[in-house]
Amino acid sequence: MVHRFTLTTPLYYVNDKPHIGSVYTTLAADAMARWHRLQGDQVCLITGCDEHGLKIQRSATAAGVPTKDYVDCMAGHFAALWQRIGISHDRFVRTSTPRHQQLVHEFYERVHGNGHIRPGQQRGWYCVACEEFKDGNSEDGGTPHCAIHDRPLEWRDEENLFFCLSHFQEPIAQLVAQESFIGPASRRREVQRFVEAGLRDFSISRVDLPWGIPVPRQPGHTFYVWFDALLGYVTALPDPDGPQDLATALTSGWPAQLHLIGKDILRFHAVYWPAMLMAADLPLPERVFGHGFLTREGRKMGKTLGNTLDPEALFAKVGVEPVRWYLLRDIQFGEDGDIQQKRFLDLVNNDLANTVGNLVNRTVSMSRRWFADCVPPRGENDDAPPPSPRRRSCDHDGPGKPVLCPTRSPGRCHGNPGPCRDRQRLFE
RNA sequence: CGCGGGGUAGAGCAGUCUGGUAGCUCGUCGGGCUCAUAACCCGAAGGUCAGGAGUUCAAAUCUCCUCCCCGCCA
Repeated sequence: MVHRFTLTTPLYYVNDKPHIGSVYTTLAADAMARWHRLQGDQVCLITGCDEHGLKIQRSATAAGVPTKDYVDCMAGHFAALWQRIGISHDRFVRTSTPRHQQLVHEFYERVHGNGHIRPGQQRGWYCVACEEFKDGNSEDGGTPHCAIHDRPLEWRDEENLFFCLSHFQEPIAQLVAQESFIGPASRRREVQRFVEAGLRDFSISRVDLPWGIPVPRQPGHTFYVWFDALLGYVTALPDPDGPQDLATALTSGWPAQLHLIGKDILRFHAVYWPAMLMAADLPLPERVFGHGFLTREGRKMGKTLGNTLDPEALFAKVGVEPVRWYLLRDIQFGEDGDIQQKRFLDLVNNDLANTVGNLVNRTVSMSRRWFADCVPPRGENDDAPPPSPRRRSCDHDGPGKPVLCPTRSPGRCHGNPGPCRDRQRLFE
């Protein structure tokens, strides 16, 4: 029986061009997708762009172009970059397309029909960058600032629609208690505690935000990020030339086996999203994995620090494969990881040039010199296990595993030079 | 305040659940070898396992306390 394996990257927010963090997630997802294809699984790797929201609308205005043109351009950057680095995605979904809107509406009607939508008043300080209301933040009378983005908040007082997350307190608590659902394990308890503290309904619409999907029967309302962007994972599945509805998605690879995301949006994927799916009577994804963040030479990357790593420039300078290797080999997948130039050089030289490259080189050279450019016939002792004098304690660094493979923890993957090292030893 | 994760060799980490010679990769140093790239192979140095107390024949591992880092709540 052929196993389906549907996995997703986040749908990247097209406020700006792709950054190294998006590249990291996507490279990892791609490696896993390729590994599962090698296992014979029927893989669907989904990536794409989240294209709505006030921040994008403002960025477009600032750039002096129509919003649609702006997101087309940005989405183009993402698509081009994925092509450049050989991402093997099966779907590239965009949330500003009619097909997506169609599915969002169907989903909303289901949830609404099941009684999990209510009106409510949303009043408070709003961070446009987070696209979130902040509470307990207006102490000294002045305009409060967002702690994350260090920018002034904006006062809002509006009627929104709310999703009744509180209806799902028990089932969600049970879900996140499952060991397999949230990875890495170190982040599971955090989510558990959050759920135990009590789930609160959250708003799913905004007013006065024309750049979004209109809410049925609610003139002036558009859907807020989660009831729009998360649905993209489902939108992506049906054949682009066929019918676009939930029933078709269910026969086309939903539910996903894995949502691969950054740790910052773990809660939305591990709590909000499954509750939304429950509300719509849809099956849940099997696993959500929140990987860590990348730093550079020990420091957070950011525009204010001026130490961002532009992927285009990086690839132009050192090539794609060294970056792929370094990120997947040296960063403990799940934990935060530091990108260091010296370390990068050492690893690429050691693993790719010296271990893998030189292995190929000397193999070819031996073949040429002693075996008339051929691979010699099998000898008597070829079934004997290769000598591996060094004991290995790392589970991801042993012989017999592919060079890029998932480790024992589902959803993880890791570069592994071990097999090539063993072959080198064998030649001695 | 509360909650979660972490502190093991110069660096990054595994080992902790199930106590029993402290391990992997990189870096450093020395030796060897050629089919091979300043390659490859072999070897060495380098760690009071954050600190303290306890349990035990035996603690990186179990219990309690303290200190320090990071994250969540924001």
